[in-house]
Amino acid sequence: MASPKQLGEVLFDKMQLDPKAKKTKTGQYATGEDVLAKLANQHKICNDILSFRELTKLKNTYVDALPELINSKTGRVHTSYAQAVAVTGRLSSTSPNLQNIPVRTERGKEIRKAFIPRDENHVLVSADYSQIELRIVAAISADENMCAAFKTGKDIHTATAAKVFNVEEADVTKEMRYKAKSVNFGIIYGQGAFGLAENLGISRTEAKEIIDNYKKQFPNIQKYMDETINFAKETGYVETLMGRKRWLKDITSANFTVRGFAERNAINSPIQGTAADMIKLAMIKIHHAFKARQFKSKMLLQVHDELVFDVLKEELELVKPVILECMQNALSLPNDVPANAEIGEGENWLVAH
DNA sequence: TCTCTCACG
DNA sequence: ACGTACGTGAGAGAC
Repeated sequence: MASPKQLGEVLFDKMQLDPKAKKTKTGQYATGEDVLAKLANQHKICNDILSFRELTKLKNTYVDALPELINSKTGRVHTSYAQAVAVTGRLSSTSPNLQNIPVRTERGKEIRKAFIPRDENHVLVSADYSQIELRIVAAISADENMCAAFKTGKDIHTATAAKVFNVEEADVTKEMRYKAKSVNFGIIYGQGAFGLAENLGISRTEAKEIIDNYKKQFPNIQKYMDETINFAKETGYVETLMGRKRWLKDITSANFTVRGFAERNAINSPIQGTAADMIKLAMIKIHHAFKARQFKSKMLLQVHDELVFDVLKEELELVKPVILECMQNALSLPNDVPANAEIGEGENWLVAH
């Protein structure tokens, strides 16, 4: 009923929906969301399968599993954080993983609503860094155009679109912004024209044009990427702004694919890792600040660029600026790029976020 | 126990 | 011609 192997055989052997169907490295047909979405116009069963996958995922992973993990003493779920699992320095969360609670789809949002404050005297508060990884890219690459966008408080994807498509910011269309957003994210991961084309459903030629233009408009970002890869090849590691290293043994591999992975790791790790360093520093600051002010409110969760709190209602207006101050000043970035955080509150996690 | 898929940042 | 965007954890199915 949920077998990717059987599904692949039915879709591609029996029904012949795609003679060039891609296979996984073990020779099975790939039937992931991206594959099924492309096939949706050929046969309507694809959308039914996607719906089925969404529903069973939510039921199996969250609706059925989370209640089983309620602690009988506290009546709540308690995650475990690992500090030395993720290679970039991020935390990871298990039993249950509370860093992947749904938020995107309508049914997923219903699950997030189940996370509520301890009682009627408390509210949930969520504070998250805005575009922290792109700010870090701007700061450590010292790219003038990107630093300027953040310093003047611009919408970064709109600003990027204006540069890449050579129009006034006021004339940036939704589609242009959408594409620019995809390019910005791709940059963080070391994406190429192929990946961008695949992601946006555009031709590789168009994708290459966009990327070339991006590099022209934000020249220091390209320079940062080249220099970081060279540094890794010379030293065997890359490091965050705070100096935490990630060793990359494959960076000099003769194998194109293996080396390519290591090169993308070299680009991404200092960015993701610096963001991880920053929020950890913020958490320590917040811990001390809450203690010094004798707040009764509690810090509950960290989700990479977000912190969630159980806040006593009468402390709310005192607590919020403390959280924001700690987050925004946790680690000062080079080139005067500000770290910005946003905060919200409500009767559940969905509303607060 | 491994593979595939999919939830999140 | 090749492979092609980073980091996680968890559940189901296959073996």
